[in-house]
Amino acid sequence: MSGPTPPSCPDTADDLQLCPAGGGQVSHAIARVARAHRITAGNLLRKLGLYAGQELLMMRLWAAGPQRQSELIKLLGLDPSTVTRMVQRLEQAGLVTRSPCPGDRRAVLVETTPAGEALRKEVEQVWQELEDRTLAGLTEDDRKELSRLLSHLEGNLTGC
Amino acid sequence: MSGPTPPSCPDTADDLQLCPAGGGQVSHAIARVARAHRITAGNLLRKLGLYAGQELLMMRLWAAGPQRQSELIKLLGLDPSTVTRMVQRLEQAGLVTRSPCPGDRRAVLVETTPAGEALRKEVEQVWQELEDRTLAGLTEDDRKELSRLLSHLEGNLTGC
DNA sequence: GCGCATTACTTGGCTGGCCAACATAATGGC
DNA sequence: GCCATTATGTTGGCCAGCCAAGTAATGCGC
Repeated sequence: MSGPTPPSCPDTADDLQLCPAGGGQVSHAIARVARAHRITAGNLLRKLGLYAGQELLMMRLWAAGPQRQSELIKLLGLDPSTVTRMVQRLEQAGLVTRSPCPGDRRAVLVETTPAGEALRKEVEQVWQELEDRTLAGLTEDDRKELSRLLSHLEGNLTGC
Repeated sequence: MSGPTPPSCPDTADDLQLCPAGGGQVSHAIARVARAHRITAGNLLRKLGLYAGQELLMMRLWAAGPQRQSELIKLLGLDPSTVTRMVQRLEQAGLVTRSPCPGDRRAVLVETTPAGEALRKEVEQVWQELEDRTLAGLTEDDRKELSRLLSHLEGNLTGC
């Protein structure tokens, strides 16, 4: 089969040609690619019962083990309130537990449940699938070049 | 301090190194660049009283004149409900008007107000600024290569 | 003309994500 | 010891997005 994902495949901003000669072509392209990428990820993750963004939090937990929310906030670069609610939803979904951190009564310790742990391989498969789809048709040189350029852009944009 | 943009500059997922050798490096990079890009755009647009995403709708109106919501939905590739609410907010902000479409009582005709029109140049400047920041330090060849690669990715990902 | 599918839009509900304001707890200075 | 400062998290409000379900109007077939 070529893809069991018939639902929710919007035209994704087909070929809208704004600013024919002005500024922002690449920015537009980035925005479109980003949206398509996120939608694709969301479609793949939904089969696992996850929403886009949650997988990054789970990956942190898988990679670094139980840790307090403040760690997740720092390492994911997200707003505290975003993480609070995300963790609450993941707890409600039975994928993580929230326990008071011993030694610091302010902090909350987050760790995966067995159910959360069980998702690890599937999420990794999903990311591999996403990576494959994203990079399909690119040569090894293209991929290296792409990585290089993306790193550069990230440096440009995160320098605030 | 060294920059006039102290507010809302999260570390943006600093150098988190997940999946050291597994799959998904580029996907991670895309996600990070996309987020940084959107945050930067949001910061720039906020000065104009716009939220990220709204500028695309305004650009459509500026480029193609008054049109019905269904056109915007199709061309932006967004969900109808998203556009409905976005247009309502833009109307509330005094940037567009919503009027019943003559000849089709289902449809809503959206057009810019003078206030909306007045934002055009500023938004274009913002996009130019965003483009400049994004592409800073890239040679002309790099930029062409980047455009080529992004187009390829977009093709890969929007093929559903 | 009548009826049914399609189109256009709206509403409710859910997520990620942000900011602002807040309560609580730990820490540092005096 | 005590108080101000800082760290941690929570809640409310707001936005972009999505899906699902529902309303109203158009259009097509008969």
